[in-house]
Formats: sequence, C-alpha cells, structure tokens
Amino acid sequence: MKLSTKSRYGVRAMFDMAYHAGNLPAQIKDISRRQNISPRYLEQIFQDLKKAGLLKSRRGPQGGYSLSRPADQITVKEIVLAAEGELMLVNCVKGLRKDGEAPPSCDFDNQCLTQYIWAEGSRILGQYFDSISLKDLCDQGQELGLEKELDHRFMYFI
Amino acid sequence: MKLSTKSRYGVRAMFDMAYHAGNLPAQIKDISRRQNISPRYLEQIFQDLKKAGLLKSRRGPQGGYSLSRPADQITVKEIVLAAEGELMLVNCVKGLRKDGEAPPSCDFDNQCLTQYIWAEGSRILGQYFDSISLKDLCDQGQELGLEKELDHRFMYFI
DNA sequence: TTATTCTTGACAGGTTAGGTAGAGATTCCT
DNA sequence: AGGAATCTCTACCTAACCTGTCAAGAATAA
Repeated sequence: MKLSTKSRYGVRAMFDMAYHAGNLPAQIKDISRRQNISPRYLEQIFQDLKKAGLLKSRRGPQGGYSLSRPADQITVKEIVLAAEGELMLVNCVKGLRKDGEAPPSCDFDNQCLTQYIWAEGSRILGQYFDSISLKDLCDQGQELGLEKELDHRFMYFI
Repeated sequence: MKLSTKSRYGVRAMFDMAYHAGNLPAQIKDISRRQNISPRYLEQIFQDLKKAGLLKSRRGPQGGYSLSRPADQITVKEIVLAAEGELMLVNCVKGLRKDGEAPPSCDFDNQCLTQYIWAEGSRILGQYFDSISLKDLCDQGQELGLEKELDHRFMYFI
C-alpha cells in the first residue's frame, strides 16, 4: 500500500517548480539536482504529468518545463493521479482511470462487502489530496524558511 | 498504491469467520472455498493474523481458527495492519511498524514538505479503517441478505 | 493409532517498480 | 545554415515483491 516513487517525485518536482518559478521554464537538470532525483527518471515522470495537462514544455536552449496553470489551481491529487495512473486502493473496484480502461472486476462482484470499504477509503484519501494545492505547499515552505535557489541563468544580466 | 491481496483476503476471511461463526472453530478449507481463496495462501495470511493476536487456532480434528475477540472489537484497521505490516503510504516517514524496525529515512528529511502530506494521508486512512468493525460488516451483510452457509458439521447432531 | 488439522520453511514464477541508455526531434543563437 | 541545448520516444535492464505452491512435521481428537 505504498505510493510509487513517481507520485512522490512528481509532487516534489512540481513543488520545486512552483517554489523556484521564474520567467524562464525550469529545466530537468536543475530540478533533479535540487530534489536529488535521477534526471532521466524525472523525464519519464514529466512525460506523464505533461500528458495529464499539468505541465507545458519547450524544447531547445532556454527551454524546459513550466506549470500549465497557476500553482493554486494544481492539487496534489491531480499530480498523484497523473503519476499513479489511478487513485484506488484496489483493482476490483469500479473507478475512473487515466486511460479510461475498464477495471478488472473480481469474481465476487456484488456480494463483496469489502469493496465498499476500499472504494470509500480511496475516496477519502483523494478528497484529502485534493484539498492541498501547490500554492499551499509553497506557503508552507516560506513559513519554514525553506531556501530558494537563485536561477543562475539570471546572473548573466547582472 | 494498491493494498496487497493479503489485506483484502484477510478482511474477507475474517468477515467470513464472523459471519458464519458457530460453536466450532472455522476451518481453512471452508473459508477458502466460500471466499474463493487458495487454501495454502490463506494459511500464510492466518499466520500473520495469529501473530498479531487477532486469531486463535486449535489443531487436530474439529480444529480450526476462531476470532480471539468479539467481532465488534476487531476493526478493519487491525487486520490491514497485521497483513500489510504497516499502514503508511510511504517508507520515508517515521511510523509504527509491526516489527518495530526503524523506518528508513529519506535523504531529504526535515526539509521535505511532502512527508507531512503522506503521513497525514496515512493517518486519515487508518482512522477510517479503524471506524469499521467486523460486526459492522456482518450487520451490513444481513441487510443485504447475504447468504449464510450452514455449518455441515452441525448436521451430525440433527 | 490413525485421520485430521494446523505449523513451518523453502522456493518459484510473474509482475511491477525503479532506473539506464540511445537515437531523434525541435528550437534558439550566432 | 550550423551547432548546441533541450525535450521526446522507445527500448531495455535489474531487483524486489506479490502470489502463490509444495513438503514435511507436530498436535489433537476419536
């Protein structure tokens, strides 16, 4: 019952982007260095987040990724959902998936009380994750005095 | 972020025991047949549940397993905790484990905001699971008119 | 004593998580 | 136009874990 690293890295990376946001897109190498995540692995995760519409990307020099929406309009739930594929504690429950694929039904459908428990637990968890936006995390980071790294690309103009 | 089958089977099996409870201990073969769980696998699960103090066992003819407490004093949380080992969405968070082992700390300890999210999510989930007892499930089963199988061992005395 | 049932430990096959690697496509700058 | 920076796509790999199976043994009741 563990979250995959994709979810955890994804949230960390998205927070990092929101926290260090500048005028230019954020680059994988900077995020991965600050958050100590393998750059190549982070690329994959960002592909998922981009497909989910949470990130925009620009190629070429000075390219990189940026949030597709303001930080207060992106919730942890969306990130986890995009990275995890779905937000369900079990497979045998009817629920929405990222790919719209039909969920596998178990052989005890309709007479399995425990289904309700897992479905409700998933819902409660999703509701909590939905109550937290990236902005909330940034505010919390400010309060804790979390250090912000200056964008070295701005140095050229000083 | 899926629950393992141990948890799901464990809850199903414990519910089955509570629902069909008679004077005699319940046997693996009956539970596994009714719940469509591999008997050998169910044995393993019951070992975990027994270690956690949720089940009592008796060997020999007419032996089997029985709940170590009344059904209204056993919650889903306890079963999941026993089967899953712990109830934590991530590993990097300090939390109680079944074996008392020290949790591995991540390299971003104390400056990782996301830890709080995962810890709180785990707590919320645990709280929900703790609010459901086996008796609640039995009551629900009654309401739904879930069929109770007669214990064939009683037939001898009729 | 014998059949029944739980106990214990080994082990194996498939799947998934987590990560690496390389070639290609796009864009910017000179 | 050419080259460098950056994202994109696909394939591949490894270790761990999930989900069991199997076999031998120990306890108990009849």
